[in-house]
Amino acid sequence: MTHFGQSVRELRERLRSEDPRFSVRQVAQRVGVQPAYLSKVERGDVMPPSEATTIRLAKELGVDEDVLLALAGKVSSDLQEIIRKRPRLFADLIRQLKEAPDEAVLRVVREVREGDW
Amino acid sequence: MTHFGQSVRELRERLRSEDPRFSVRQVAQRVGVQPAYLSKVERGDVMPPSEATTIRLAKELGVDEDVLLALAGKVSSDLQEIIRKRPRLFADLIRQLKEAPDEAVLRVVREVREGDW
DNA sequence: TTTAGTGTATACTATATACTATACATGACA
DNA sequence: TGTCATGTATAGTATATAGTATACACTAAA
Repeated sequence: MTHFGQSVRELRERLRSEDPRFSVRQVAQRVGVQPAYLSKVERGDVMPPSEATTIRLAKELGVDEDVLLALAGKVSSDLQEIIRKRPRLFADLIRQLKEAPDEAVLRVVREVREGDW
Repeated sequence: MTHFGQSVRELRERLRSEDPRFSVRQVAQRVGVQPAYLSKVERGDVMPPSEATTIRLAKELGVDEDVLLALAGKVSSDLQEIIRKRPRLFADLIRQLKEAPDEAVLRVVREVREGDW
C-alpha cells in the first residue's frame, strides 16, 4: 500500500553499501525478528510491523522513529496518550494546523519552546 | 480498565430520565449494534467498540466524539492522518505542549485561528 | 394473565495482527 | 568442492478485535 517496505529496503541497502552487517539476516537478528519476516516486510508482502518492532528498526537504521512509524501508518502511542489526556484541546489544535504551511507550524513550535507559561 | 463503559451508562441514563427512548435496547438499535453487546460495553465486560461505533454512540449521546474516543483509548483516525503527513513537525509540537497548561495551548489555538499565514 | 419491553448471560465467529519455524536455491570463497 | 552466508518461499500460529445470535429472567401495563 504505502512504501514502508521499499523505504526500509533502501535505507538498509544504503547502510549495507558501507557495512556488510546490514544484510536482511543480520538486521533481522539485531531487531529481533526472523529474517524471512523482515524480507517479507521489505517487499510489502505483509503489513508493516508493530509499533515496538518499527521503533527498534528505526533505531537500527538510524532514522527518526516518528517518521518510520508514519510510513507504517501509525502514530506513536506516547503522542496518542498526550492527545487522549486533553482530547478537545489537542483535537482543535491539530485540525487548525491541518492546512497550515510547515513554516507556520514551526513558528508555533518555537514560540512554545520559549513560551513563558 | 478505564471508565468508558461507566461514562456511557451514566450519559445514557441521564438522557433516559427525560426520554424513555434511551434504553439499552433502543440506543443499541439506533447505533447499529446488538443490545447484549452495548450492555457488555457499558459494564466494561468487553473492550470499548471500534472507532466507527464509538463515533455513532457519541452522536447518539450528544457528546464530543474526540472525548468519547479518548475514553475508549483511541485517537480519531483523521487526527492521526494529519500527524502522519508531517510526523516530525507534529510530534515535536505535541511533545512540546505535553506539560503546557490548558491556557497556553488555548492561546496557541487562538493565535493560529487568527494567524496570517 | 398475556403481552411488551427491559437488561443480561452464554456461546459463538470472522477477520486482522504480528509474527515463528523450516526449508530451499543461489552465489562467493577457501 | 564443500562450506558459508545470503534472500526468500511456504506453512502455520497465538492473540486481539469487534462484534452476532439466541435465550433467559424480570417488571409493568392492558
